[in-house]
Amino acid sequence: MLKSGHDEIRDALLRSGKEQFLAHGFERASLRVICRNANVTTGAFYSHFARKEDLFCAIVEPLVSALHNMLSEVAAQKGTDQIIDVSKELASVSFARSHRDELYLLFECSGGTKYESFREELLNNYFFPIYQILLDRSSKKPVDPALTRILLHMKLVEYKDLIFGEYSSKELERLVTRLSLFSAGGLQHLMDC
Amino acid sequence: MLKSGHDEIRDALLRSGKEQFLAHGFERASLRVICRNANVTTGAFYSHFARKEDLFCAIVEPLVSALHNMLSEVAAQKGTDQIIDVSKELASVSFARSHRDELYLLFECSGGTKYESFREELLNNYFFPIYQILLDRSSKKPVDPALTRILLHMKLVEYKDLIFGEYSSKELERLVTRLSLFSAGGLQHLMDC
Amino acid sequence: MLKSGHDEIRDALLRSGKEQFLAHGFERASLRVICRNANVTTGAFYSHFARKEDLFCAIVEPLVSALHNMLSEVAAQKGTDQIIDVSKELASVSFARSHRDELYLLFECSGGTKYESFREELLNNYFFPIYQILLDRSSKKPVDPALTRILLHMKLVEYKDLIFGEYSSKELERLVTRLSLFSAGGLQHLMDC
Amino acid sequence: MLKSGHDEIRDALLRSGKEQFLAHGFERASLRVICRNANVTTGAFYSHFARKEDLFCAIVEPLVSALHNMLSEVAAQKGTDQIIDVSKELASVSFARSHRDELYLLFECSGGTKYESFREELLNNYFFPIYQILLDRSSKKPVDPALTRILLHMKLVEYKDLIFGEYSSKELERLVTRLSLFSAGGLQHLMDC
DNA sequence: AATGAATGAGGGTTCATTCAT
DNA sequence: TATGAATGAACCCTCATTCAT
Repeated sequence: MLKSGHDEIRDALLRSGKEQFLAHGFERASLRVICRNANVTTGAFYSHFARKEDLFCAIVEPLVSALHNMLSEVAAQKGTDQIIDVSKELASVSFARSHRDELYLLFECSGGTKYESFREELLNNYFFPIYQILLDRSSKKPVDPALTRILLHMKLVEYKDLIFGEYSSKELERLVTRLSLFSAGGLQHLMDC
Repeated sequence: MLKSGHDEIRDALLRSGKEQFLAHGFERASLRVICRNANVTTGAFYSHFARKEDLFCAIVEPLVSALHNMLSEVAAQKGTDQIIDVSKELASVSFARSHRDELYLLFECSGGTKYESFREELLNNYFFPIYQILLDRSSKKPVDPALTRILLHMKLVEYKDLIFGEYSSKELERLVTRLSLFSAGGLQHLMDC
Repeated sequence: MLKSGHDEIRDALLRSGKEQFLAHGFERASLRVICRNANVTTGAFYSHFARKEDLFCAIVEPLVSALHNMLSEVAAQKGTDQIIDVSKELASVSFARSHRDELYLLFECSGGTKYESFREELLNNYFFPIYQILLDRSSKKPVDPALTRILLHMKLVEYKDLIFGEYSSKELERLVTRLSLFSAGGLQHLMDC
Repeated sequence: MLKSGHDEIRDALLRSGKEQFLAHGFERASLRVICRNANVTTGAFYSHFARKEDLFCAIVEPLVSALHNMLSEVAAQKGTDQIIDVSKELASVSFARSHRDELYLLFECSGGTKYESFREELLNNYFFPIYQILLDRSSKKPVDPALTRILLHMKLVEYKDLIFGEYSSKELERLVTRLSLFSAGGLQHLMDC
């Protein structure tokens, strides 16, 4: 089945918008440039999206949903995970790397949209509670939430580098392995003292 | 001796500018708003600063100089440092905490100014080379620079949290201590494998 | 077929722009005044012209093209012309008089635009080489280029007066005739000595 | 006798103003730049000149007076001059060349000052009446004033080139001689027909 | 007489969004 | 639904001149 002209325009806008938002961030990106690059008039834009922000959201929402689904699932089965699991980490990183653009939009280009605090929301709603439980389970006494939060931020920066760095899959595997050693050793030592 | 009106206005602009740059970033901050909040006409602004950017620089430059001085010193005496030294870390964090606003401006609000790559410059010129040397010295074989970079990013996020988090000095000390255990244990384990 | 509102506005801007540029020159003319006189908002201006300069160019470019075409033709057939030819001069002057405003804009009001050296370019690219050849052909020995240039400047001022003076066509014809006598006699005498 | 500081400032302003007015014209020249280059505060400027324009006038007025004196004298003794007199022309040009800057200011940089029509005033008050008389005397019938005016404009452009061109005194003499031949021959021919 | 900061209107340009066609 | 010109406030910056000190 052929695409209608309507969908073609929408797709062109999604493509052009992604490019401009990645290059300049949401606020600095010019709607006119987005439209021009998509060969779409500004008026036509507003037949598809009510506001500039809605274009951003449309680009990013499939991933947002996927993330919410995955993370609620993880949060639901909170018991089973190991704190460090190389193969799971690799899988997560690989999944994330297949959505680098959208992740980058969400985390680095979303100022001025409703996703400008997306990182913090994910953190508070999913990562932090999960991580706190994992740490508490590994430790004799409850872990200071402030400490948990910092360790989590460090973990997430590790992910960020792994996701956005230009690595071959072999390099990636080696880095994940090495960094797992670091994290495992660090947590072990921390818990022992 | 009383401040002259001239300096009062300059100070008011520095204060108002810091507030607006912190709240909206350099580019989004409106010069008109900065001036209005400082009870200064837009024309008068230009008696004190030649460009919007110069106001930003004036706010931030004392810290920039201090940082360059401190870091070149550290880089010069590269031999003596331990990789993890709780009291030194505490001193660094405390110093940084006494300049939180300016650091935040430099790292998070400087887009559009000559400092927009300040973080990367510090990293490439000071932190990375120093950290690479420290790691290599602790390890039997040379450490992969990509790995170094990720570990360094993690270290810097740790600092970021310690600097911008709302902690009492007692909490801070405890966090630095605990995080040192984590880092030390992690690096130890990493080097051993 | 009626003009669309779009073209009406464009025409109003061309008219208002010509008026202001003629009255104050390109740089001193205020875009806001041009727009106000054309009953156009400043924003609307930029639907028609990307920059203030583009309005100037749009006013002037038809004539620029015509001039280049005419002059390259003349330059190509350099052999055939007489140095003084009353009917040809009259034709040139009449053509120029039908574009007085645009010529005035180009020569007297173009500072700050890409045409600010238009006069010199015409002179160097067309008038001077043509005139030098004509003079050399009439003379026993080569004519000093410095002398050529001054004679040319005088010729052009003659044209300027004929173009911008308020003359009836009858007066014009008489003036062209008389001035041809002057030039012919002058050159003759100059060459003879 | 030493210059007072007062006069030093005035001289510095005259020098700096001349430079800026020559470079950018009266209107585009910035008073701030003039003051800065003269090491004078803007306030001090207004102790010496009531308005920007007064600085321009002060630079130019000595020459204006001299010109008025010379030209009224010439106008008074209207009878004696030959229409073409090489040695007198050379003297005039040499005099003018020794005041090139001020002449250039008056004729090319005075837009926005009371001298912006100085050229036309000189022309109407002195040159035109004198030249008309000279031409009428050489001719059998009265010369069309429109023709006079054009011939005069041509004469003045000749002067302009001779004054502002970069010529050695030898070249200058030769050019004046040649151009006199041109003018004399031209007028002769014109009158004869 | 000298200072130089302050004035405040004006400069050209950009923007997301609206709306008559 | 699609057009794309129109809106009009906002952007940073410059200017000749004034005036309290």
